[in-house]
Amino acid sequence: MEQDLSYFKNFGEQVEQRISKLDNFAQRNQPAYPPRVIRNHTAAEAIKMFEEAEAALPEDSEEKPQLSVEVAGRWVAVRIMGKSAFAHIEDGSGRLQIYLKKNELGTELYDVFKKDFDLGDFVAVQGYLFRTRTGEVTVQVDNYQLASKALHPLPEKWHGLKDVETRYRQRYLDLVANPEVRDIFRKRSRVISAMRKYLDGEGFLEVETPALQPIYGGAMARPFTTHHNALDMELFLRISDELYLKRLIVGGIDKVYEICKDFRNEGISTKHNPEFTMMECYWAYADYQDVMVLVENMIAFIAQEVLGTTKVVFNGQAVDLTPPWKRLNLAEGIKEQTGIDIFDTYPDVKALWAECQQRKLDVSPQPTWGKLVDELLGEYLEPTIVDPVFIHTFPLDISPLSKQSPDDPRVVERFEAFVAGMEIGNAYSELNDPIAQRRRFIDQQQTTDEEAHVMDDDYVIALMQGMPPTGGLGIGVDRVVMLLTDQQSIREVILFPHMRARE
RNA sequence: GAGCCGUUAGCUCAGCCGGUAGAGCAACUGCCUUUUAAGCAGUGGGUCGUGGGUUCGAGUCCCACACGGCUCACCA
Repeated sequence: MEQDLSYFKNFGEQVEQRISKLDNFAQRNQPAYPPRVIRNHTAAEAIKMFEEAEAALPEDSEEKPQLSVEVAGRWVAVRIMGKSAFAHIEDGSGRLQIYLKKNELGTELYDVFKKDFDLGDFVAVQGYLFRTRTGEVTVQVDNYQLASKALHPLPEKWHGLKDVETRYRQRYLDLVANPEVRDIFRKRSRVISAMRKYLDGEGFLEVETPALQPIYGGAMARPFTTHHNALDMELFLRISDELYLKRLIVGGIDKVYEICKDFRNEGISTKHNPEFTMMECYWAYADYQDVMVLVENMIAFIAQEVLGTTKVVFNGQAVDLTPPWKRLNLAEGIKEQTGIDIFDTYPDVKALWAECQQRKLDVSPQPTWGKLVDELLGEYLEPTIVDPVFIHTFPLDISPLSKQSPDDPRVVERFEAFVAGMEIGNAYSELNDPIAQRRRFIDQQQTTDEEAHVMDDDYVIALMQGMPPTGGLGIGVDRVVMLLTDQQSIREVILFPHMRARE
């Protein structure tokens, strides 16, 4: 079976050496990539089994447990001392030391291990368990097989893999080399499990709604555009699932949620990936105040499930997630931080801008009063927040899907949840008046804003069918994971963050 | 999209005022039967991100480009 290996030989000296070892296996009639190997124990199971057997022996016993195991894993470290060698293999459960002795294995098996096996290879070993002089539970190997050959060497054992670009582009290397990275993604998985557990426990029904949408909506963002060939129609990747979930509220699913990817065609930063994970839930007969309680309880529950505490550290700062969280009126917060009473200028963006200029505030110009208020929030309120705060009562013009406040037409019943300088959630009492909703869509069209909501007639028609008073919520799942794993970059909590193509 | 910083062996990093490229780990060859960043002796391995330019001579200086990181802008 002559094969052209020139492609692989361009990867350098060490790859070439490993490829040449494939011949040695072939000549011994041993597959380098066997379809299966014997494996009856994980590394962790083997260790646990031995420890339990030890504990079962009488206190003063000289006996040692006699247990044989069949384990397999990636060979990650070795210490060869002439006629014997210690090595570590690693599987999904952890590391296990193995011990190979020439006089136990026989010359041939022992020499083959030294000669044709490399760090990074997967091996299956059979043997019996013992405890070394230093106390480590170890497999004394009496037989072994290659489970899968690695042609590329592992990253450095002590410093791990540091190069950020390689870590993201070849995440498998990052996971192999850096145990703390594996831990982040285990936690991520548990955060999402805990979130489901909480919502399911509260009686929410998990659903799936379209990612390909003929009309995008539910958020202020630019969409990705795509095309369906058979239907010859333009489609958008969802920027939010909000308008679909609320149709389900209309349909009588009173408590509903979805955890899914949203796609926003905007800049990439340490807090933004073009596709990100969002949890949205809608709760009939609840309002934004009820949703605040849900958020603080849910986040505290998740922290407790994943970390065993509601007190975390983020970026060197202690953050206490224990409910209840602080409630802060947006206008009052801005007044505290900047001295500006935003309602003095309502709804005149020019007057508010002049006010900002006069106070020499570091804000950029915005098309509307509401957007400028939001800018003030982002610049002067958000950075001051460490412990969680619900900032509530938002300008109406930047909240086209939220219900107007009954005692102030300028604002809506909406809040955003901030923790450690990050926005992690956005929620409101849902606008369920179809006439008002249509008006708000039309108002959005009047703005020149590229991110303005587009008219969604089907959604308005759904509201005409009647939607109960409803509280809705969106939680940035990646942000929650960042918070609970103390990661300052969203790329550290996304397995394959978006990267520019090379060459 | 803008500013700043980075890109040297498989990995982690040195490389001064411009003078033929270095270390540790990994690899290879020996020695070594309880080690765990094992140890000892020796050897090989480089398009210095890419392309131009300056210069007798460029990893080093200049310009452009690529990719990445951070900050900013937009957003969750």
